Amino acid sequence: MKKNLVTIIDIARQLNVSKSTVSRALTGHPRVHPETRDKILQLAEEWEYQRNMLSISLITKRTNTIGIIVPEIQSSFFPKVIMGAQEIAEKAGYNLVISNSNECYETEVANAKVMLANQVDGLLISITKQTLNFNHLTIFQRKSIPIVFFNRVCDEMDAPKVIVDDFDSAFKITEYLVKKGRKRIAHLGGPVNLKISEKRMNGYIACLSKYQLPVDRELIINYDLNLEKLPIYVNHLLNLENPPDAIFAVNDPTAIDAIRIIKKRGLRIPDDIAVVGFSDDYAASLVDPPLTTVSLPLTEMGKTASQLLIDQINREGQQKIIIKMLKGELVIRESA
Amino acid sequence: MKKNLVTIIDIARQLNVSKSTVSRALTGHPRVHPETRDKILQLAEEWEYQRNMLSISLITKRTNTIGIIVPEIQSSFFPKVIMGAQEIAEKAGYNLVISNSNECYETEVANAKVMLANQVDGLLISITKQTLNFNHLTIFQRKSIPIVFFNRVCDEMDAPKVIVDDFDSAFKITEYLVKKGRKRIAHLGGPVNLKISEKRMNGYIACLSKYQLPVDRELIINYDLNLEKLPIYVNHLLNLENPPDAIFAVNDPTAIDAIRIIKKRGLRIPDDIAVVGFSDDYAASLVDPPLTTVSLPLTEMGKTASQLLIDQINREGQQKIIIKMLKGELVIRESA
DNA sequence: CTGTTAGCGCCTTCAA
DNA sequence: TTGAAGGCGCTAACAG
Repeated sequence: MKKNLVTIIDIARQLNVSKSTVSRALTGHPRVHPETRDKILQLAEEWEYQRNMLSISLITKRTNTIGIIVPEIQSSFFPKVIMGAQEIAEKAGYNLVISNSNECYETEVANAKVMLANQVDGLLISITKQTLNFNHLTIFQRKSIPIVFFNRVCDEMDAPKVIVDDFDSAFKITEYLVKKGRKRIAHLGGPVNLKISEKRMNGYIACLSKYQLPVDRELIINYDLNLEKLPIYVNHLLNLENPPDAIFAVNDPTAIDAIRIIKKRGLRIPDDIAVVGFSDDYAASLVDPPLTTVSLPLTEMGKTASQLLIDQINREGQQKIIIKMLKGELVIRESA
Repeated sequence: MKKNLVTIIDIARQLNVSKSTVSRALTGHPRVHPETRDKILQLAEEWEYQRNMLSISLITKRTNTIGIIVPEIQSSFFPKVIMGAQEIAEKAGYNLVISNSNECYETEVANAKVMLANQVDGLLISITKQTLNFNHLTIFQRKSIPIVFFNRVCDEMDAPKVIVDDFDSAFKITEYLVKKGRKRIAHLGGPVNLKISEKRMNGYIACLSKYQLPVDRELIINYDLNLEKLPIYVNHLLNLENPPDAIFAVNDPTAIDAIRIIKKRGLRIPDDIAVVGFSDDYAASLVDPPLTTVSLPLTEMGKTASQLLIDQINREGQQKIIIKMLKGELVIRESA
């Protein structure tokens, strides 16, 4: 489809002036005769002239574009991060190009290549679960294009990283249960090989230890996050000789499903057993009883990452390797 | 920050051949001596040469980039649409640049300008609630850049549109209640001035009429979607002399909250009263009882819009003005 | 098969 | 205050 571009040359010809003059008038250059300037501006408006960023970028070697690659976009997690990143980027005059790697390493590599080819000024990325080779990312550094990791970071690379403090948040919410007088707090955790599961579990254990509560392995269940199997584990906990009086679930869906299972058995929440989740999903406030959980600063994460990247883009060279740990915040509702 | 670009010229100089030859080798042109070709390819790889799409786009007048502007990104609604759009775009070799107008007209105009300046090959857009003037969009047509509307469309413009059939979906879910033997079906609707509210209500009314059930104005409540006031309306319905035996809510949050209020009064769902929602939010399956609702083909909407746009981009000129109505699908759970 | 020339749309010297 | 020339990185003719 042929596009009807209006160029500087068109305007120059029409007005019988040089392209330079038109260019100067259009860019607000001071040394242009007011009369010619007005004529040019007027015609530009009339003809709906739009500067072609492509050619400008070609010259300035800046596209004012930031790329962001996320591993999925189906849950509300990354959209929230993107929101934050976009807000900051936009304020700083950057465009945000979003790519979704769909948890697929090959797609991520392809996305990164496209970002490179399109000359992004910087890259924000949360890597896929599969990503073990980082050549497609180190190339950015070799080409002096700043890169900032968020959430799922690459330990092997020297670059700024923004993550949430899972350990701390898990500690906090466990502490909340302890202070509420709960003595036997169970943990429905995720797979141990998953970093976030591990950190959350460690926060939980550290808290119990701090308050000199026994860490009962019987009360810790690491499952594969497949909700279909959850009833088995929850019922197992409830059937224990000495059942727990609270459950700290590794995430909100787990907590919400646990609540359903517990209610089905006629137990009252939080009277008989308290339940807390993690990450304050959209549904957390809607279930009955509303779920006590910890909200993660996702938008904040996007903002921080974006700001860090823009700082780097502008800092012309020197880059500090910072790791920002963002704290979660307790959201107290009625389930505990 | 200065970028370390490797250009065709660099390679040409190093290998002592002309730029054209390098260019040809790199683009897979057949008529290049295999030996020189290999040397070029090898050096390109070694030096991590990346084609600069900027200059190519400048020449070809195609950026292989599609813009998409959505009014919000906080709920899961638009991310799902974006997912679909991205999938199709990516398959067709297009980049998707996402912009968020944040329900703000001025931002939408600015976003559109940026898209224009960046020479997108086409635009997907769902307009803000405030958008009444469309000059920032008609300019795309004047510049022969295809545009496709989705969800929130612009009736005043001649362009393909993809929307969901609210009337039909509302009809279907009401019909489901009727066939389940419900006789007094109430409707918790949204504000009448909102198109989607109106269409859903009309679908509901049409269904009742078809099955010769009386349309009782007493059972239709149009509220402002502010959940805080919902208890008043739900309790009002339940306190009626002749209370409803089913409620069709205009959206899932309303339905979910209604369920909570109803349960608080000790009524059983669906035995005493059935509740159905609209749009199959993430939380719908998590509440107790799981909500019967109608799922909207959001990903499908993105795919369709994207495909329509790409067709138009490739169709070189002639553009059919199609309005695609996508049907929702009944999701039967336990609340009705 | 290879090299030369011209130019995409714009900005940035330099000179007038 | 204005104009002319050169070039960003690449492709597209046209010659050899």
